[in-house]
Amino acid sequence: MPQRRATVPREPAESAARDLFGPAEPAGPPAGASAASTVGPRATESHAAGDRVPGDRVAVLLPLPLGGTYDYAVPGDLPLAPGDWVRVPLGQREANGVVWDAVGDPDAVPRRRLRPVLERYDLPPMPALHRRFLDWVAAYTLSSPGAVLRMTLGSGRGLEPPKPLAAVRLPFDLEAAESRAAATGLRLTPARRRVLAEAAGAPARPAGELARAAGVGNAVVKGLVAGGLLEPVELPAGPALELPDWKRPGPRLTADQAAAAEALRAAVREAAGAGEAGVGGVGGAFSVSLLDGVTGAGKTEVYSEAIAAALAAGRQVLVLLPEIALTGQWLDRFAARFGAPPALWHSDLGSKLRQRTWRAVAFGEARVVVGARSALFLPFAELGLIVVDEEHEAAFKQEDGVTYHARDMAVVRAQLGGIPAVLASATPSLESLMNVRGGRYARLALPERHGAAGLPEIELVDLRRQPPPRVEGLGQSWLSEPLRRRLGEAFAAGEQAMLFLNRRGYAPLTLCRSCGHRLHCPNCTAWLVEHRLAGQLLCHHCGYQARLPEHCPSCGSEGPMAACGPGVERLGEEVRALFPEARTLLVSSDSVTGPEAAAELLRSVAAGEVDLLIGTQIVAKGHHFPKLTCVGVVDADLGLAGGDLRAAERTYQLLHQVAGRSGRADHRGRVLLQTYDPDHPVMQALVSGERDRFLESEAEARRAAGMPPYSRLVALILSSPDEDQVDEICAALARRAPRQEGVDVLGPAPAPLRVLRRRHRRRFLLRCRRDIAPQPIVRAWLEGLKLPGQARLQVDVDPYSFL
DNA sequence: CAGACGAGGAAA
DNA sequence: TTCCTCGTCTGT
Repeated sequence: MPQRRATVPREPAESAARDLFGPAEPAGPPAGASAASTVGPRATESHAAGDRVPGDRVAVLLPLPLGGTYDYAVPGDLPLAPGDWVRVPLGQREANGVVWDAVGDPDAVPRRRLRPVLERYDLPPMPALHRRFLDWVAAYTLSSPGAVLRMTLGSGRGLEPPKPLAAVRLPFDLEAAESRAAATGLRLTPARRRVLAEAAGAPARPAGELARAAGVGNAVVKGLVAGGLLEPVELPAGPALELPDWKRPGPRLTADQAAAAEALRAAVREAAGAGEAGVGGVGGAFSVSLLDGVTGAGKTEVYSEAIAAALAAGRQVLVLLPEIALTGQWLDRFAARFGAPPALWHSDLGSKLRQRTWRAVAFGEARVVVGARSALFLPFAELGLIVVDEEHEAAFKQEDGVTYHARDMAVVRAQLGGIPAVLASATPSLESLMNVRGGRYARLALPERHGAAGLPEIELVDLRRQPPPRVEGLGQSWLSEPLRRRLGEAFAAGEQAMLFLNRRGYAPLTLCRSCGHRLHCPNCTAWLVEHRLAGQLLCHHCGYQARLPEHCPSCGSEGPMAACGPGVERLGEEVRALFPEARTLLVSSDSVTGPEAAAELLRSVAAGEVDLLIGTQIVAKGHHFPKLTCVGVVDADLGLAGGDLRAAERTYQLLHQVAGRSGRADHRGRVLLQTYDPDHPVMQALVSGERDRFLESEAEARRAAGMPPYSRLVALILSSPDEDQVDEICAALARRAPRQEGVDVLGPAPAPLRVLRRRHRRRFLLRCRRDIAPQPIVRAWLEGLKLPGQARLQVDVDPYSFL
């Protein structure tokens, strides 16, 4: 393999400059992709002699923010090739890493200073494709390759094989056991006999389990092992993976679904047929399809056919979902379709399962992986398809550490691998629709809502004309007359209803009635949110907790503090006053803490034990409530405030999704949106259902403002506990800010969250024309920057959050 | 003056 | 990221 300086990945610049659009189609094969011959064969890469690293040193990428690879000496008896997982000494400790493609400058680190590689792990090497992907992501996101490698390594525990499970078995039948006991003089007490009876003819199992089954203490089993009757054996850790069965017949599809499914199957077959020619995306087998269909149109059924096709072609499949904790229903449907659950990957996976799953992916044993954004960096051996469901979701954007957008990086991964990507959504992002319009993505439309009673009917309540009337015994109230009437009707008809308010807790702001002092977080520029059920004040940004004070901390005046504004808890109070007989259930991330809680919630709602759900956006995502017919959005304007460039788009997506919760069975759903701005394009689009016209006007507004996807943005966030220090750094950066045609720099400006976790924050925003790659410009700007003391710089390419 | 603690730098 | 060093602080 020719030497390439892979530690210094080529800028995505060159490729990005070739295309007109942002990261949503960032590709254009990076780093010499056209020279497919320099890249090893796909998936089943093995160590032919020609792959050996020549010479006696290798470059090893370590999962640390180091900027490049480190060279190590190769022990004579340890053949190493790029992609090998290795253990190396590092300072006073050891670290895991991957042999990278090129050796650095031999003069930089003289041979005698090199330390030897300690060990090569017995694992399939990281495919060349994956190495290129990591380099590409590092270059694009302006982070170090090592930091990106860390996302692939996870904890690094996956490199070691899992410890086998200690178990015991009875290697004789009962009769032989008796005679052996007699021969060795082992006394068979009743307890020992129970254990033998339990173990006879049964497969090996852990000693503790056997003791429990026999109803005896662990010591009894131990005694039988010591006496030589029970034999200790090792079991593989954990059960074998179940394989999804793609041969099972799929559900019957409508004509629209069948057509879309066939298009996806064809894309998968083309990629699989392209084989190694597909590496680098030059085989023409790379494609992106936007599966665009309303809630309930059966997108999952359609892309499941693509999954089946990829499995049939012997390839692995990755499905990215925005919030893995809430996908119980998705998993059930997958298991129903393929007869086995997929492998799961998300941040709260236990360490043991994490290790097993990581290895199963690397060895190619896991055929379908469903995961949150981090699953994209798993070392797939032979990936053949990537599905990004709910592609518009902001949860795909990673905001700390390496900041990346999983949907965009999934498209890059697909292009590098020459495989299809499927993006699915009922409310596609503007970026994806623009890529459809530009001919870069194929759009597969699923217009009909099958097996249901049509789209919900959406109406507006103008809160200026119909402000919520006072409720006896309460301060403010939040439910307007029409919404109250609608709820009453739903309850009278025995139907379920839902109130949506995207605000946790009781009240977002608490202030003193006499001096006006506002309770704010000591660490952040943010109000403390009262959580009355938990009896606490919480900062939603840093997690600060305090008890609700009995006196004003500022003026000391007694008497209760005044709650301002509604949260879901307060809404519950109003509903109980208005409809004391209705059974209400509060649903927020405070009450739904994991998959079990989500499953219980679904069960109780499906069983009809609840009349009214009051929820934050957690109820908007992924749950289907078949008996729900009435939805009230308490504050439809909530998401529109603030300077977020995607505020309107996101509000549309969220409210559309909330509305889609209603009327899924035999009733047409009815939705009321309370708003102070009924003429806002978002509200009008929701009522009329003219999504595409709304997006058209949104695109026009972005174009007029010179904002993405008509330009590219990079945010720099500087922070320090010392406000003067951060201002000095910003002044220095502002002095040397890039000045060139097509590029402008906004800032420095205090971030909207001016102080977060006791750190003062300033933002720069670099904006450039969409045909200019911002990475080299930012790199040159920050060249040689030394951050003193506690100061930190966060670089966010394609920012989604503007806080 | 020993031990504790935090900041800063190096790691091949 | 982790670990080491070095400087400053603190308690005896």
